[in-house]
Amino acid sequence: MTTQQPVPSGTYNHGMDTRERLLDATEQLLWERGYAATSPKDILVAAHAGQGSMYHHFSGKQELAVEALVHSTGQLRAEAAGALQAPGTALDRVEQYLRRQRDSLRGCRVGRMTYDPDVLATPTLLQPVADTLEWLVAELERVIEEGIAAGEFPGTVDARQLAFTVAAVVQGGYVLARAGQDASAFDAAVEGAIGLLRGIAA
Amino acid sequence: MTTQQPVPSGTYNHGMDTRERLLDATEQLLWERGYAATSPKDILVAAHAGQGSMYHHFSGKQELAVEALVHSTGQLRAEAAGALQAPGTALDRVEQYLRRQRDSLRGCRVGRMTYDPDVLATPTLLQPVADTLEWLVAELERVIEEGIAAGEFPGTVDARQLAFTVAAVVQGGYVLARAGQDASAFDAAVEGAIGLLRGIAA
DNA sequence: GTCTATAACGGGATAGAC
DNA sequence: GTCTATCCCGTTATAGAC
Repeated sequence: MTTQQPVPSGTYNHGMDTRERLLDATEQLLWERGYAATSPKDILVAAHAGQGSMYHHFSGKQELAVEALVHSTGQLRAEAAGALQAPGTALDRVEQYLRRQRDSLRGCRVGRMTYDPDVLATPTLLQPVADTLEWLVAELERVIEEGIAAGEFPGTVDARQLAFTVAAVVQGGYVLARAGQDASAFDAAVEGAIGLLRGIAA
Repeated sequence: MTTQQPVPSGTYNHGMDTRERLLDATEQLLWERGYAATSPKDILVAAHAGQGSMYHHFSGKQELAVEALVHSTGQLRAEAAGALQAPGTALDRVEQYLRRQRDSLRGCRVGRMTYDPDVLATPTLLQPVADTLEWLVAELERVIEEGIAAGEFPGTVDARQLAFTVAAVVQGGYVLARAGQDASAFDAAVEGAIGLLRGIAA
């Protein structure tokens, strides 16, 4: 039995193997700094790994980022689904989605990628972002349509438009919160939207 | 009289002097690619200028970017003010603001900066962004309050919250449009918001 | 699998000639 | 004012040892 080295205290050392630590570190850094501004070296430091490990497990920064981003989008979908597919009225579920606990100042790990020039120029990176936000809008639309069918919302409501609006309030709330470095901007945007939704509800 | 060289056909050559061309090129590049992803060389090529010119007129990339960004935010304020301070009902003015012609896929030249890590880390760059979006929300709030006073909107409306919501719909609309590379996502978000506003209006 | 050494390249700025 | 040469550094990847 080899002597077990004490694991250097770091952020990404919870019993993961090297490959997992690399992915986890990349996921965090993509969220914090985006793709273009994250260097392989940043990842290696955060993951307590060496260059050799990274280029052994992945072809390079891009492949690593794609895998991390796909995982990230999966997380976001699961969290959104938790609110939107819960029991309750349509209005309840939309409100629950809008009010989900969010670290507003961090911004959206998916939406932020749309302003990263390298992501826009790399189809394999843009694809999961596009797919996820498209999925989100479709889920919102489905819930809103259920609300219309149930008589919660007037039949004149355009479910698809409203779904885009709700998704946009969240994405824009993050932008406003980050601009002013004030999380309450996000909350205000969301509460204003909820007020509007309640205003048109039966 | 020296022989006039034919101006090489470029984007930024409309009779501007070198300093103006540098600023104009920077403004465009900040919009398209953000701050971190824009290199001095990119700017020099776009402005048809040499390095010497840039470091003569400006201390470096940062100072140049600050001045370009301040100009950019001034433009945005003027455009928004054009809609929000026009004659008409409060609802009209908010609708006009929301429907202003926008090149949705380009995104917001101000809002996008909030996801640029270098901008967040540089107070002189973040300041004009924060100021401008704060100003925008305040303007929207003022208009909405006028609408409440005029009886257009119910007195139960929270003007400040609703102002954040309207600003967020625009910022988020850009994100959704860019994600799907589809300008109609922006329009849908905006039209959904207008539907909600009309729904609560008297 | 992981390490270190190295390399090719570009970013950002400075120096000094013109 | 503008030009070119030069410099230092970080990014991204490869090579080959262990």
